[in-house]
Amino acid sequence: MENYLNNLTIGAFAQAAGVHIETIRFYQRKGLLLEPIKPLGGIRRYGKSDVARVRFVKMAQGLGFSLDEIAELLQLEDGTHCEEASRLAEQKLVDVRVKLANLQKMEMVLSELVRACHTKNSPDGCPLITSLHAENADNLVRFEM
Amino acid sequence: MENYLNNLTIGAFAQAAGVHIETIRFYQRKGLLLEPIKPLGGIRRYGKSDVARVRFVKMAQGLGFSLDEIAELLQLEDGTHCEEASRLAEQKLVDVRVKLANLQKMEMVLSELVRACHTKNSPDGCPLITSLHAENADNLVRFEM
DNA sequence: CTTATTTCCGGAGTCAAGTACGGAGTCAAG
DNA sequence: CTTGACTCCGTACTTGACTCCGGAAATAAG
Repeated sequence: MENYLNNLTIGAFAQAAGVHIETIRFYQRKGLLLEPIKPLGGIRRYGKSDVARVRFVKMAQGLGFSLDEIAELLQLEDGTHCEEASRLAEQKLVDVRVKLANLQKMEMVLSELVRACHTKNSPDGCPLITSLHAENADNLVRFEM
Repeated sequence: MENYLNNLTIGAFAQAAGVHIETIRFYQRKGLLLEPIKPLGGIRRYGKSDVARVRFVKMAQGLGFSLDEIAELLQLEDGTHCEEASRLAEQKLVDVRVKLANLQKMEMVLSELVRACHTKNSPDGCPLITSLHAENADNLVRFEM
């Protein structure tokens, strides 16, 4: 049951993580991913923790975090200086909660829109969705950062 | 009680929306914002619905939507073709829910991290947070789009 | 009316996040 | 031991989302 996911070449790694090879290299240059020691004039191998790390990066990115911010998040996991990690985590938590609130409002507006459209019982055609635009956008938590 | 927010020059508008003037122009070129008719060789005026629209764009952007995707979201509010709007909304709703799930996991991991760090009762220094990295990232809903 | 701000407009420049390219080295199959 | 596929590495190009620039026109302030 030797997991082949723990002996990947960069090509297989990129494929497993769902990104382009060059993205891997790029992340290495940026320090988001450290390159494994190379067996003297040979080829580097990657494991599933690397795959998880890249997936995490892409996921966080989809939530609106920049690579620099994600680098900060990833620093939390090195375990050293608990003090600073805690501060950083708390700060990121604030960001995350703002995003959560915004997404929840967005979810509500969208699902209401879908519901209204499906139960089309309004007299004059489509129940207007200006909600998404002016009034509701006003209510949305102000965009930060 | 004539609201001055309904007769803004582009400069005041940009300020009210919290963006650079050039961003306004840029959004107009991209069709995210339509430019009001100009009083023949004069100056355009903007209202608070424009401000709300720009705020919405920035907010959605902070949640990881691209300008093109946001353009689609904004099309929902024109009220015409309820049919298509509904489909689009449903599709966006899926995106939003995936993001929500991811954010919630992130929130949990971060707040747990903060909690653990504060009640530092673990024997050997900081309670390791590899959770954020390998294992937990594995559990995270796969990043989409 | 003159001067100082703004607007308007088109085009060029910037920055983040990749993506492509080209030549040299490595490895696995035939 | 050669062929084909892949890796390595550095540099250059691309795309999305702005941001800056410069000159002409309009409005506001003195």
